[in-house]
Amino acid sequence: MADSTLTPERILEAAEEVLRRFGPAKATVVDVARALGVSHGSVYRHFASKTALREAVADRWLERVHADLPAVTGSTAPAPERLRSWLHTLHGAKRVTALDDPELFATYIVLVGEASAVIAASLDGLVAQLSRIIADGVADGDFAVADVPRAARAVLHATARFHDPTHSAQWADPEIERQLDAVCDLLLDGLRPR
Amino acid sequence: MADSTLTPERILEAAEEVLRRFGPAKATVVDVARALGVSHGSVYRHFASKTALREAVADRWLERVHADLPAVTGSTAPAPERLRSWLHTLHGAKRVTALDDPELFATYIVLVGEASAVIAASLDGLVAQLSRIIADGVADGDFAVADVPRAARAVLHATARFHDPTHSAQWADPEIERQLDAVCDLLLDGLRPR
DNA sequence: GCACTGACAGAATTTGGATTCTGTCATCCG
DNA sequence: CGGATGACAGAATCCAAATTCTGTCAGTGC
Repeated sequence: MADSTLTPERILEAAEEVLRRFGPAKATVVDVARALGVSHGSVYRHFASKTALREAVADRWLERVHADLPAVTGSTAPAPERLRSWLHTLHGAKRVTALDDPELFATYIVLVGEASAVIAASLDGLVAQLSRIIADGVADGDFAVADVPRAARAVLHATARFHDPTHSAQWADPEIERQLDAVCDLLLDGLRPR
Repeated sequence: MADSTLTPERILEAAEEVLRRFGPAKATVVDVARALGVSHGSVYRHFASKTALREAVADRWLERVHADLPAVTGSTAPAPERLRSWLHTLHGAKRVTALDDPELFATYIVLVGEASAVIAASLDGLVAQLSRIIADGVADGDFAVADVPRAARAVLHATARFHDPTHSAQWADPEIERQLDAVCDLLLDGLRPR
């Protein structure tokens, strides 16, 4: 079991496995230590508290779910098309994760919900990507926006229904992608110059 | 206690009082009957089940919270201004209710959350009001929209953050009204003719 | 010396026996 | 006869004793 030395990385992997198996309510630090073949005291050498460990897991998970976004942000497509594609990628990643394994998704919702600092940092990262797309659009004359970060955050707020996990129950609706398209239509027209 | 005959109306009032006092988890049909000075069997003469009673309470509450909206919908202000005012009225009604008595608000969130049919009907009513405002705007040349109900629903979806109770924890943020304004700016520009 | 262990205190969680609730219906009363 | 009652069965919920968990730290051994 203890193939190599104990590292934060190995602890995080074990913690994910335990959370997958037992869910957020029953997963304990003792379980994580047992899965690693060490005492739970050793886990506390690398993470200050159970909360810190769970925050780290939440952070890793968010990063993984958002992994495809930077490629869209950095693509060479025209900004309006890129913005729509980015929002669909974000929604798609969340929806697939949610529908693929609802129980595991529910677990991560709980973890992320407990880690407000992690959420804030993640949202800031998303706003930064949106800002880049919108700024490119302004440079190309596709968009006319006075305050780019403000518009970026507004776009994220306006699409909360399509990426905020609290709405995940509605993502099984077959209409959901059309609904996102309808919102995109409005937002893109709102960003265009007159 | 039993001033008049037992009516659905009186039962609903008593049920609200019991829910206010005990919360959604502890309020029972027996409590409601006791508050009315009747046996709980009598309550079942007017409501088929505890669930039906709670749905009726949820429906009443939603109607009360949305009471100010029709006046805005029917006002003579220009459609763009009316739309913004309508969205701020909706958000304001929800926010005041949530911040005024968070515990009671949490109670109603639970009730409404249990009654998906009530939610759907309420949303349809809101979409109908939005459709009327947008249709007026199209008639006046303030808006250019191909599919009015689709746009109306998109506006409601895009503002979920500002009226959906699942986001109520964020309504204490002093920035929230500015955020709604930023989203309104985008949506109104998206609706305007080019 | 450094990573790890395991016993410990106080807090949180589980458990299963006892209580309460929901929904029904035979019966009562005016 | 129409509206209300209260006893009842099965399901849900409560509660307090017993277990388990978190976080610490003096001590072990490699």
